[in-house]
Amino acid sequence: MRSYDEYCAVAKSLDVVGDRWTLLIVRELALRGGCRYTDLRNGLPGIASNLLADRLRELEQAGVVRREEAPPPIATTLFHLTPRGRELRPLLDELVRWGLPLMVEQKPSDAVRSHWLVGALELMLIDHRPHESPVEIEIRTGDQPVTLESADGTVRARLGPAEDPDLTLSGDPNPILGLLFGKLELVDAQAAGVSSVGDPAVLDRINGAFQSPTSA
Amino acid sequence: MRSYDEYCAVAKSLDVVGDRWTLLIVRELALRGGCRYTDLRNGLPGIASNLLADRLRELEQAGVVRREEAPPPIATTLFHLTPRGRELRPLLDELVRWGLPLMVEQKPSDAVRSHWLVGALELMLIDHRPHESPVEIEIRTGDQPVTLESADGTVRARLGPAEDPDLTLSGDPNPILGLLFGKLELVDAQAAGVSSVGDPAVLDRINGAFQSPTSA
DNA sequence: CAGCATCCGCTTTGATACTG
DNA sequence: CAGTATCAAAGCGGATGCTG
Repeated sequence: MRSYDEYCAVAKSLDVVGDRWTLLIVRELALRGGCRYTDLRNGLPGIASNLLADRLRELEQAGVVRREEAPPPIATTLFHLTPRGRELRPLLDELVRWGLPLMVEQKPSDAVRSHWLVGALELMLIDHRPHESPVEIEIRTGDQPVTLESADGTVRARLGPAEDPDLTLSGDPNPILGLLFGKLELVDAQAAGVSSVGDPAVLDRINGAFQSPTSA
Repeated sequence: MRSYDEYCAVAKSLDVVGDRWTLLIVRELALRGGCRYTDLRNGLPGIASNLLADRLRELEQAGVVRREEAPPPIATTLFHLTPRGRELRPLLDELVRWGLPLMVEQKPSDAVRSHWLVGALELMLIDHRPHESPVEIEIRTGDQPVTLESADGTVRARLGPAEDPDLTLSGDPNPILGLLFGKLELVDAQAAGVSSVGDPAVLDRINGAFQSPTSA
């Protein structure tokens, strides 16, 4: 990216991560850990191959990404965030927080990947009754299941199936988020194609606050 | 900006504020409040006039910026952040936090505006001896003076001259920041062209932590 | 197949000039 | 003051090809 040439911390940050796709690459590495080139391409639908290669080089030079040549048996390269790159996590979290209200609408053209939801879910959900025994919810949407586990006051989200889920939700991500964030009642979510197996009462346990975008 | 077409909160945010110049426009409005078109141009050196007009239109449509046609006597338009726009403040703060280590170097081509420093200073400085009487430091760099005031544990930064400064620092912003963040001793700052009037001991009072970028 | 590099048409940006 | 108009240059998107 062409520098803004401003002696300003905001501009200096954007000189490094302000390019198109750059922060989404960081998101991929932050959410999934070490990734192969191909994994990144899969997590960034629509990116041009040469752009991904360019960005990775730029991020490497900026000290945000490290390239790890795996030893002979595994003939592949892994891309990681450096410590400096991991310091971008709070920035990503703020982008999630600000962008969440925009997810009330899901365009038909929007790609879906399960791991994109993990950060948002963990950031927004709260365990409202930490003294009761933990609950486990499995969400089946996108390309792989996501599991929510209440754990002393917070809610953990991780990729992968639940061991013994109290509730399983399947369907489009949009109504499932509406349900989790308390925007939708179960019947409305079901009308939107969500199917549930288990005890829907656990939803009250971890409902997250969800504000609509306030303009004007 | 062309949409990323991802059902992801990070991508949704970047769809709105990820364009080149966009977050810097928000920075201007966040730091300075209502701005005229000309004020914005001055605070965004290098932006093309048509781009500024485009971005303002887009931000207005996204509910981030409000345009206020001033009544007849003041024949001008003022641009403001909406409440939704002000919610971007934490994001700007994170950009400041991450970008601050990059300010150890100041390129000769870097433009300087005093108000850009206000956010960084307020975010990083701490009043280490809140029980003593407040101190006031005037910084003369860029286009106008900035005043720091210790106030019960925090440090306030604002544009404008101090009333009765305990210390006045003049010179290039880079060594002045080095001094304030404890990276430089007074003699080194002086060697870099900084001149001080008053009691340098007050610097210990408000020194901020400043970590270098950690790569690898 | 993984990890790019090259080419090409299109869109966005930058610089400057001009206008109500 | 608050923009529009114009045009060249840079950046991006999509396809394809190359190399281990």
